Amino acid sequence: MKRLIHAPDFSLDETIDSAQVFRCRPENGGYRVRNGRREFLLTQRGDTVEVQTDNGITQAEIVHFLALDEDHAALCERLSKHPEIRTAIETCRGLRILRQDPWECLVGFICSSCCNVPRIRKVVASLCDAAGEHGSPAFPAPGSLPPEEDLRKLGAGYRARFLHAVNISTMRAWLNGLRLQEFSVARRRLMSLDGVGEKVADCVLLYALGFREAFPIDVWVRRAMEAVFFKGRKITARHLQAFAADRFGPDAGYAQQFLFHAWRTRRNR
DNA sequence: GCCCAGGGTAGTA
DNA sequence: TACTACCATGGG
Repeated sequence: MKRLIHAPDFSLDETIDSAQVFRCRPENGGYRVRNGRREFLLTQRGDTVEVQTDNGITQAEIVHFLALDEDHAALCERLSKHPEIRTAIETCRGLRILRQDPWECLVGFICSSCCNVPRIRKVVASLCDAAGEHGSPAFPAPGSLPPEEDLRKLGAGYRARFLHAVNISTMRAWLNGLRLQEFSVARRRLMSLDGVGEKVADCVLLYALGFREAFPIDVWVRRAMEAVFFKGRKITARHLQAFAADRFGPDAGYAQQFLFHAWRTRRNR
């Protein structure tokens, strides 16, 4: 089924290239994106996004996934009041934070540790090929990831132990229930999982559970923050976290996403 | 061939 | 609380 959706202040390229979702590839001038049980073929022309997807999905669900219900212009206006990050906002305008499936997000970011983005995509893809029926768009459900030794052979390396741990212990209902908790409570509960520290927890909170105040700190965000706010001095993650919460509050997640994407793609100057 | 990558954990000071 | 070694491996 094909739909046309009005999407002002939206950039498909910036959104997909900013490494939130890992199952995506270019196709026909757009992208084929898989997340959770959904599959989309997305193409943008001006203010219009063409979406080809399965019959079951509603227009409202697509708008929700792409975060087109957010007031992006107002967000950029608020963030642009911080001159230190203005370049990042302007060069990546239209970058939206998708609302993705929590389980796939959790697994993807456990895979991400000490990997570059192309390798994360590869590991996630091979993991899906091994677990699911080949060609199925659905991400393997909790409990149906390959056994630990297979995960290791698929290229997961030392992350295989962590993947196995969440595979046998985590359930969808538990993850979804975290949406109703306070940010700090949900964060602590995610971090109680073996292999989930502050960074991975913050990614799941931000990209999948709706906590836009979450501020994941990876090597790029650390570099960006130290450069633009602290004259290149080394700052502890704890301090950066508090600083971001104080500066950006509920927009911290978006500030992070703009900084990450601008610096990783070397458009910070 | 080398440096680095969307980290987490356990141990130590 | 902060710093370190270790974990495995491939992309550029």
